[in-house]
Amino acid sequence: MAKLKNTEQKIFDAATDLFLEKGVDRTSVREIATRAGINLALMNYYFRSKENLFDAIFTQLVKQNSEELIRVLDSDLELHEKIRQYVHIYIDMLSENPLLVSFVMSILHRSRERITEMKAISSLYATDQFTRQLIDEGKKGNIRRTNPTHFFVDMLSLIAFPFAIKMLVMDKNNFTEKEFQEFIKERKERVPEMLIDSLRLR
Amino acid sequence: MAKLKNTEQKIFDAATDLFLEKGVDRTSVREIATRAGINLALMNYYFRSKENLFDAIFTQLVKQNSEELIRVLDSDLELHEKIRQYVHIYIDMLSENPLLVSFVMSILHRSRERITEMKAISSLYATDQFTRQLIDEGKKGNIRRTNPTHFFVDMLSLIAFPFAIKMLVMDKNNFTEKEFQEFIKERKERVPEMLIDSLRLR
DNA sequence: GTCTATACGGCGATAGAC
DNA sequence: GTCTATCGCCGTATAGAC
Repeated sequence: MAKLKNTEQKIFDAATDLFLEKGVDRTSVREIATRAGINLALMNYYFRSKENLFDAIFTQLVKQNSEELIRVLDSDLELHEKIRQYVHIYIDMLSENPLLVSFVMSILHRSRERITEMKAISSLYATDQFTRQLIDEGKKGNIRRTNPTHFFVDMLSLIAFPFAIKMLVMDKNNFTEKEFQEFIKERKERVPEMLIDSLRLR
Repeated sequence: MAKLKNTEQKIFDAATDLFLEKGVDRTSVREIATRAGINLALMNYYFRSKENLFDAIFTQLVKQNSEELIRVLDSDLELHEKIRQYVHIYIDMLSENPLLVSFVMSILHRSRERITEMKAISSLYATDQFTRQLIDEGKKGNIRRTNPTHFFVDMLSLIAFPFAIKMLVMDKNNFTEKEFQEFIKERKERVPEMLIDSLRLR
């Protein structure tokens, strides 16, 4: 049996849900307090402001979800296997939390104001080891020479964007939630194949 | 010499700029009025409410940008050439208005409430002719059989997502605005190549 | 730590004079 | 059509009792 949440945690969790669901701007502190089952004043007792609360939540959310991805990217797995694992893990992660993409992107849109968040997001993009690997394999002639920045952007796009347009895809194809999940599951094979294909020597 | 804008148009244009730049929620009607150089009350004289104004802007924005894309998709161009043209036109369009992706996606995120906008967005996704073409060419053995929904999602992802993470890409690669534009220009060749590759028979 | 009560400013929207 | 003035509401934040 889980330990009862303390007040701070209740606020944190309620706010996380609401921020993901409705976006930060459309979530009021009163709403957070109500959802957490506590009083409005406690919001400002634990976190000085809504901004502060948001900073804490965002940083934690990105950190929690990025660590495994970075570990794979920095590992010394063989290139094709690394791509497969990265895509699998990333898609699994987003499947569990499909709102994450829209959330991060909404923050990215106003990043000039948000130093804390920008730093957190940048950690998702630590690709030095992977970049070197792509260049090395290209030099060795094992793969087609490719621009690592383009390749990484291709990879992120194919992984993340479908979640951002989830509603559109579901609407157009009359997908149920379950069918959308099946669609996403198919991408776990399709996307690595496509990426590896683009590296193939001809 | 352009005709002087009337008040309605001034409001419309100012609001369009601000909505794209800051997002709807973070734009106040007072700000729109100031930017348009008119009084706050005129906002509600011409458009009954902020919601109304937004509906008008969004619909016009999507319509204006989608017509050419749909024409290409519905044309009887040969498949590979159609893909090339579609990607070119789409990327050119987004290059001219890089904020469009984030804007549309922020609306998509709360689409359950927004019937008007959802309909407009759906028009971007009218792919019947293209779907048939993909299936036909697959049957004829000219290309690999592919799932049209996946293919179209791949295409949209590779085209649009880089604009959504523009700040991240610029930050990580120390791109200037000009260098980012160069990066995007490279994708006009890279993306069609990748997509056509994925259709290649082996 | 948790509550009640409230100050304050900004918001969307409108009434009414011109 | 365009303005000034103002309404009622809501979100953020704090003061002070318990």
